[in-house]
Amino acid sequence: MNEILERAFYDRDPAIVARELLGKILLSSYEDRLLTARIVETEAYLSAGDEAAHGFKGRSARNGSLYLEAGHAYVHSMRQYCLLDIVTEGLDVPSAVLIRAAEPLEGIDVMIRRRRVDTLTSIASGPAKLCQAFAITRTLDGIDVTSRRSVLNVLSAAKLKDEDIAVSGRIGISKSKDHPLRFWIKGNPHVSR
DNA sequence: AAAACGATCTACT
DNA sequence: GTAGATCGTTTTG
Repeated sequence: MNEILERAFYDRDPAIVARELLGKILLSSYEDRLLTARIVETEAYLSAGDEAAHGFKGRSARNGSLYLEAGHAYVHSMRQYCLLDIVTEGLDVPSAVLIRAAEPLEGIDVMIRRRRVDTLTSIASGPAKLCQAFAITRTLDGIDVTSRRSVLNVLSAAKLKDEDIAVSGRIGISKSKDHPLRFWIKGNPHVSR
């Protein structure tokens, strides 16, 4: 039975949390409709030595949520879109896991309408697409994802086997910067872009 | 006040 | 595989 993941789950090294978030269920609601999707791609941003991490240059007016306790959402904008992170480790430690892609399960018609696309694989096959499908915007920045009262939660799910998960270290995805860690599920259609 | 910079996406070749 | 769109945020003058 699926339960909301508690703070202790996120209060660990982001690389571990990124690995263990794979297969977990993202849960939200939009206009009284239930939205769920299975997380299939994540990326860890470390608190130190990771120059691509938003906390690398210290606090700024917009990255404050990154310094909250583990289990809070850090929603920031990239180009004209929003991206969702879940904060890891303790208070004042700016590490997080970026939720990169998910496989839609429930409320697919709602997501398709929101995304204005017609194929299942294009609904949430990227961090900004996922946020658009789930109606995740900056207004959710800083909410506690471990609270039952929040509109956004992550549910536990059957544990994945190691052989079902592909791990890539130090892969350059933005041309200029190396990213310490990235995980995905083998053979998932959302991965190939 | 202006300019540069992306943890991106879409469309097209 | 890459060009271009497009905008919130940060950096610079």
